Parts: sequence; C-alpha cells; structure tokens
Amino acid sequence: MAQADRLSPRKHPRQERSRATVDAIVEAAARVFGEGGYAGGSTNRIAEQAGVAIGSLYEYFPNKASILVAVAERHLERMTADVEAMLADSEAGAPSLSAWVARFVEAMLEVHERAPELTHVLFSEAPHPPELHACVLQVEEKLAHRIETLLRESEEAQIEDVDTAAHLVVQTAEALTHRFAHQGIHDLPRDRFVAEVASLLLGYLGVARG
Amino acid sequence: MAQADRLSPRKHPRQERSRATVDAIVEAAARVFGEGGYAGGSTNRIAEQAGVAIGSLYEYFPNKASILVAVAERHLERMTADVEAMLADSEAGAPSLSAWVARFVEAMLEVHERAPELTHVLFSEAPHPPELHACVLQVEEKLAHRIETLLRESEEAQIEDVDTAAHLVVQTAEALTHRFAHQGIHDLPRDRFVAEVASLLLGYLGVARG
Amino acid sequence: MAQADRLSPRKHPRQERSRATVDAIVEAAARVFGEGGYAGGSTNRIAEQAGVAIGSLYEYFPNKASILVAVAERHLERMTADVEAMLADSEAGAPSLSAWVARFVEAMLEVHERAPELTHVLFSEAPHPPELHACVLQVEEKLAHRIETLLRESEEAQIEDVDTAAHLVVQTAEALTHRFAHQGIHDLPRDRFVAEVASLLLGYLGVARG
Amino acid sequence: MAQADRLSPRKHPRQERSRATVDAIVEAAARVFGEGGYAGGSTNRIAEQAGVAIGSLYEYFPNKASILVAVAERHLERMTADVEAMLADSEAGAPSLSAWVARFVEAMLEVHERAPELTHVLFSEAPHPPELHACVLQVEEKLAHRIETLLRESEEAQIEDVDTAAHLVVQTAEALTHRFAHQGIHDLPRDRFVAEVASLLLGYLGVARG
DNA sequence: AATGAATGAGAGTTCATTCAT
DNA sequence: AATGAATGAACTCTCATTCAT
Repeated sequence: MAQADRLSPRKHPRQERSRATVDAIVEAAARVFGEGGYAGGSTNRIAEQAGVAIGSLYEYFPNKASILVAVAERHLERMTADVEAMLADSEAGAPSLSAWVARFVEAMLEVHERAPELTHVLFSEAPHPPELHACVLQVEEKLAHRIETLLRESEEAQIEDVDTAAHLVVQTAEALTHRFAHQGIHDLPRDRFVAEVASLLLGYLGVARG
Repeated sequence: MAQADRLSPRKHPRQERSRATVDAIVEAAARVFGEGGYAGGSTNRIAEQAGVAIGSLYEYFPNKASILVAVAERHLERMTADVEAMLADSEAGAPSLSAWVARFVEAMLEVHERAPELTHVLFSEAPHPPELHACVLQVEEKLAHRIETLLRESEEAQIEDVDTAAHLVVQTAEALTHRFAHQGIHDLPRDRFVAEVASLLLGYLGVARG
Repeated sequence: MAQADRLSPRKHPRQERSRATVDAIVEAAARVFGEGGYAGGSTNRIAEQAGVAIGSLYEYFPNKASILVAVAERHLERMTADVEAMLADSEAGAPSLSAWVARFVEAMLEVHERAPELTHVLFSEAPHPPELHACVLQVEEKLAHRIETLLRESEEAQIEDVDTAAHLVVQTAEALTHRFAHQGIHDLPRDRFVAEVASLLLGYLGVARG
Repeated sequence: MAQADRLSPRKHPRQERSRATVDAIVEAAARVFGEGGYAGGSTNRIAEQAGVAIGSLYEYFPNKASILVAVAERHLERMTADVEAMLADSEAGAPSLSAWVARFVEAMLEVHERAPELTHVLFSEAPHPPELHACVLQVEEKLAHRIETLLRESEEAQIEDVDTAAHLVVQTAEALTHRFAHQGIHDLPRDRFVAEVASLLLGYLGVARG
C-alpha cells in the first residue's frame, strides 16, 4: 500500500534476460491497452500476452499505472524519433517555412496513424499521473522549441510572441491529427485534411498563402 | 439478457417523484464521473450520492453505460444552449466576423471551464458508444452549420470550401479550449489564449488582422 | 417475514374483477415459468405479462412460491380432467384391460405433451413445498384408485397386491411419458413409445400379450 | 465476454496444491447444491464451504454452470463405476436373466440412495446444458448396451426389438428408483419396491415369472 | 530470477417484496 | 382495489496484487 503510488519501474534490469522480459511486458501492454483501453486491460492478461508469469511482471513494475507510464514513455520516445526523422528528411533541401509546416503536420499524422487506439488510450483515456504528464509536456516542449527556432530564422513569419505561437502550433497540430487519426473529421480525405491544417497554421503564422 | 447492451433509459418516469429520482441520479453521476472518471465511478456510489437505492437506479437505467449517455446528453444540451445564448448576446450589435469568432472561442472556453473534468471524461476518457458519438457529431454539425452561414454572409472571409472550413474551425476551437480548460497550455493566461486562438482561426479564414 | 412461508392465496377474491385478475396472474405465471423455469421467472415479469401492477399481484399472493402452487394446482386439475375425459371416451365400448391401458398411456402422454416445459418446472425443477407435494400425491392416488377398480373388475389381470400394482402403474406411466415428452427416449417414434409402454405395463399386470 | 458461456473448467491444475483446491470446490459444490438446489446454492457459499477464496473458485471454473457440470460428471462417473462394480459382483455365478435384473434394480437404487437430493438437483432441477445432457445420455447408452448384450445371450427373453427394450428398461429403472429414493412411492418398503420393479421389467422382457 | 496459486475487496446487476399514494 | 416507485440484500464474477515455493 505504502508504495502503491510508485510509478517508476522497480528494479533496473541488469541482465540480458531481464531486459527481454521487461521489453516483452511493455510490448504486450501496448497491445493490450490498445485493444481494450486502460481499464479494460488486466495485468494478468498483459503477463499472459508477454509470455511471462504474473509474479514476474510485479517483479519489475510496482503496479498497473507504472506499466502505463512505461508504455507511454516508450511510445513517446518513438513518436519523437519518428517526427525528428521525418523532419530531418525534409530539411535536406533549403526548407521554406510553409514546406516545413506541411511536412510537420504530415509527420504528426503519420505518427498518430501508426497506433491511433494506443495513442488515444495513453494521452486521453487513461488516468494521467503527473509522471506521464511531465513526459508529454517535455516532448511538446521539444517540438515547440524546434519550431521556435525555425520561426526566428525564417523571414516569412510575422509574429510577435514566437514562443507562444510555437506552442500553439504544436498543440493544434497534435490535437487535430489525433482526432483525425482516431475518428476522422467530417469525412475529409487525408490529403485535404493535411493541406487544410497546414493552411490553418500558416495563416496563423502570417505566412502569405500560395 | 438480450437487452444488456441497451443504452437508452429503461422507463419513462410518469410520476413527479420519479422525475426527481432520475434527475438526482444523472446529477450525481455527473459529479461522480467528474471526480473519478468513468471507470472509477461505481454505480453504487452514484446511487448513494443521489440519495437513492441502487435498485432505483437500475429501475431507470439498464446499465452503467446508459447513465453515461444520459449525463452526456444533458451536458451537451446545456453546452449547446449556453453557446447559443452567448452568441445571441453578442450578435445584438452588427457583428463583424472577427468579433464573432472571438466571442465563439470565448463561449466554447466558458463551457469547458464550467466542468472541465466531466467534459474530459464524457468526450475523451469514457468508452464511446455509437449513441454518444452520434450525439457529439450532431452538436458539432450544428455549430459548423452556423459558422457556415456566417461565412457565406460575411464579406470578410476568403474561403473556397466553406463547409470544410466551418468544420475545421469547430474542431480546432473545441480541441484547444478543451485542452486549455483541462490542463492549460504553456501557462498562457486566459485572455492571451483566447486572443491567440481567435487569431489562429481568423488567419485561417483569411480575415485581415486588426 | 413472519408470513413468508404461507403458500395459500391471500384473500378470496369475491368480486368478478378480482377473479379475472387472479386468473390473469396464474396464466401469466404458467407462461413465464414455462419459458424460463421457476428461478428464471420473476414476479415483476409475471405481473407485467398479466397486465397487472406488481402491487396487485402481492395483494393476492403472499409470495412467489404461492404463485407456483396456484399454477400447479390449476395445471393438475386440468390434467386430471383431461385424463378423465379421455378415459371416459374410450370406456364407452366394453373396455378390455389392454385397451384401457393403452388409452391411459396415450392420455398421460397427451397431457404431458400439451405443456412439457411447464410440467417439468412444476413437478421436477421447482422447490417442492409440502402443499404441492400433497396435491400431486392426491392426483396420483385418484388415478391409482381408478386403476385398482379396473384391475379388480377385470378377469385378465393376474395380480396379488392390486393396490401396489396400481400405484406402480401410475408412477411408471407418469415418469416415462414425462421423460418422453420432455426430452424423448432413444429417438423412439411416438406410437412405438406408446405401444412399448403399454406392453410394459400389461406384462407387469400379467395380461397375456396380443 | 466471448467465453462467458463456456462450461469446461478454466485451467488444468498442474501443481499438487491446485488439484486439492479443485477437488475441495467440487466436493463443496456437491454438498451445497444437494442442500439448497442449484439456484439456492451461491458460488460464495461453495467457496466458503470449500475453505477457498471466491477468486480461487473462479480461477478454475469460468462460471457457476461449469461447477454444476463438474459435479455432475464426477457424480455420474461414480454412479457408473458403482453400478458396474455391483453387477460384476453378482455375475460371478452363472447369472440368470431374472437374477441379473433384480441385481440391476438394486444397484440403481443404491446409487440413488447414496445422494438422492444431489441426484435430483443434477438431473432434474438444474438447467440442463447440452454438455450435461450428452454426459447423461452416454451413461444411459452404456447401460443399455450392456443389457442388450445380456438379452441377446439369454434364452429366456422373448423380444423382438432388443435395442429399444434395453433402453426402456434403463429408463424405467432409472426413473422409478430415482423417485423412490427421492420421495418414496406409496410407502412401499424398500424390498417390496425392488421386487416389484424387477417383476415389472421381467414381465416386459417376457421372462416367465417364478 | 521466476513461478503461478491464492486472495478478497468490490464491481455491476437482479428481484422478491413493501408501502405511500 | 390498485398502483408503481422504491428498496437493499444478495448474487455472479473480476482483477490488482501477494507470497510460498
């Protein structure tokens, strides 16, 4: 009971085998949560899907919430990496701001499309322990920072409070692509949606439209 | 057995007394769900909070999900009414599009601020039965339609696909005010947030900024 | 609570209307018990099917068991009457014992076939309060007595303890036709079954076979 | 959800410990069902009587019905074994058909007498899932087959359709001994009853009476 | 390090019965 | 005489968690 609200993994797995076990658990949890939601996924089922005894699961995670956090962290890491990768690709050639924004929206959408249910569970459905919230904030911060830099460098943008604008861009892109991936928006086709969101963001940034 | 997954209320209360009971239940449920989430709120606790026996609760609702739907419907009704009322207020004087949009964002925000946890539970956390989804869609549709009319009448807006734009405006306003009310955005003060979102939307609609 | 084990109806309905109500309840109960068994049929459902408020049901019956008893009594009465009628028919012409036995088996089977589920519920599934047991015994006694008379009159039968034989004949006929009506016996066609049971009983009674 | 109506046990106990648990549950269930009937016996009470937590019960049985099936299977196994054993005993000396039949009736009766209430619950009161029905049929089939063989070998019997006769003999013996054990028949003393039923069956089989 | 049997509080839900109207 | 809203004990079943092996 006393340690019931711990959310960090219990022990650092030092041996190879343990690493594999933990990985298997987190992966299974992602699958299970994705399918039935957080409340709908039981720790017993996660252990079973991971091919691990329930006792072993509790060897590494103090409680169910900590598994959620682990899944979220891993998922966020991958999401960030993916977005970074996609942006890196597109930055090769001299990137106009509008090209960059379109690419950003596309990247966010792709990331959400890869596992819309899980994303929804992790960031909307499940109870949000502070640990998780901090983690999310950090990612958003990172993205916002990146955009901020871009905005400062660009000569296209017409903005006063670059910091705020950057955050709002991230929030908007995140929220809309999340919704689109999860339940669609007014039957909009994918490419139209991307174009529209890009236009929305560019309008906000004061970039003249093509 | 066959009606185990029904989501509509069980019987129409005909006497005064039962009206009060149903109301008490729905109100209690809003409170309970708002505090602990959908999964975290038990039907027994709802009944207790409503000052009603658990059996009475099941006289009127076939299962837990149907209570959620009832809460959502009532909440949506009130939200719509509130937004309508606020917009009506502001339309008295000849409304410029930009004034209207600012007022719209403000209205959405106020609505979300009134019960941010409950709103979150109803529209993000809880399992979304089709009944509920349809209900949400309908409200969004109504708002979008309203905006569409405004856009067509206005001479300020520069848009091709008015229909799509209207929907995106609703989605964006909804998503951002939801987030802001629920967890804040980058410590933005309330009025700055409203201004920023209004600016975002107006930029999208091609309205020249003041 | 104190009167919880009363099994006789609560008040004698003196008015026309009350008679109709009681009848409707008993009839509805027969239907409901027949469909879902005793445990599976709720008093609320019975009242509903009878088109009567649950309160009215408890005006006439002190508890669920008493409804069962009423149904059983009515059913037994009808069963007896039916058997009597059928036997009366066949006795018109000079009745050989073997013809009579065949007719008896046929009659019992018809009676069971008319409502096999209800019969099963009343006499096998439901808890058997003494009231009910006595009632059943009485019917069996009546039938046995009748057979006894026949046996004494007949010159075909070769039996010492006529009383016992008569009871065993009733029990056997009852048990076998019950089973046959309820779940069949070894896929035997109906007429073969009747013939076989008649032969069984006649063999027992020492009547030479045709 | 999908496996809610499964009737076979949930997991095969691999350790010694769990074998004991399962056994205790089945035994307790036999007691509890025997005392209060199927509907009257609660899973909590069964667990309590078994000295086991309710959770453990549901480790091994997916639902209440599956416990009934387990009890029935175990009971049937024992019944069959007992009957077989008793018949084997009596077959030592060259068995006349009439001796065999008397022994058979005696064996059936003993089996029913050992736990008349439970037997009643298992085969008459409780809802009969197909699993259980099949199990019962199989036992009856086995007994019938045995009798068939005897009839073919015997020179005493005068029967055309040996198959049908064998089944009817089993059904009759089963039904009558069931009734006798459960509620008695016309206050017949036990030995008279056995003699009478034997006589009934032998008459049917065309064996001349002693 | 790993197992899996065991736990039991508590979930959603039903239904025989009462009683104010 | 009739209504039907209200009751709450009791039910079946789940699942996060522990601990002896």
